[in-house]
Amino acid sequence: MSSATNYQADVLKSIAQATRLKIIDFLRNGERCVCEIFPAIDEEQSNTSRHLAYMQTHGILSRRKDGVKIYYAVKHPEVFEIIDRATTIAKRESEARIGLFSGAERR
Amino acid sequence: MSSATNYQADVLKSIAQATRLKIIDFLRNGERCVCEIFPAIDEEQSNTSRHLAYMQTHGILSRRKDGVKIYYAVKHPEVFEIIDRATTIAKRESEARIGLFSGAERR
DNA sequence: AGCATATATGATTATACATTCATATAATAA
DNA sequence: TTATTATATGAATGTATAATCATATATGCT
Repeated sequence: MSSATNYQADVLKSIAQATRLKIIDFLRNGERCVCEIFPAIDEEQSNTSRHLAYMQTHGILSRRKDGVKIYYAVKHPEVFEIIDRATTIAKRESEARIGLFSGAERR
Repeated sequence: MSSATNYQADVLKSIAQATRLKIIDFLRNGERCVCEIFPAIDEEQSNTSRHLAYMQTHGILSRRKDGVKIYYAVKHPEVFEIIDRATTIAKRESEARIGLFSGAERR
């Protein structure tokens, strides 16, 4: 199998998960420490830590240590562009689905 | 949980998989039938059919029937933009990793 | 009607993933 | 040194996912 395709899939898999999307969204305003992230997204510290580690390992997040605290940030602006486009698709699709119902008056 | 986040995740999950990426890439030049797709990406007919159905259900692909043949196409141009950005990230990361090794002469 | 081709699907298996709880480790403060 | 706070991780569990084989269904052809 094309390993280029596998790398692409790995990058996208690092984003394509609800908890990770919440984390990334919270990081839109820049670097935050774990202690700020997990209460903000309402997930367990443990689970949050695992997702952060996953994304860092896969090159999506950067990691900076300052004393006891670990600060994570989104490393590539393209990550936000990807999410914005996914949002566009999701919106367009959900509108299309609504249209199927209310669309009795089909032009 | 925010269901908006779950929809975004669903859209991205429909793309974030090696076999599906191969399919989408093959569909860059437009609509193709199943009988063209599975030999092109070198996967079983059965497995290809499942992934096509998955992506169609999740609003990523359109589906058109013509006789015995079923033609699939990528429905939203944003899908390609997402993949292109994932490719950019994957490339940048793999270059950074190479740099870690060869980078003895660090400027 | 019978046959060939295209696509889909049930059942199964193996693997990966997300989450939780409890606990380990590291840094700092008292 | 002990206590406290921040983060990570082992073990366990449940659930989802991908792939395969065999077979069903649908269409069109002879």
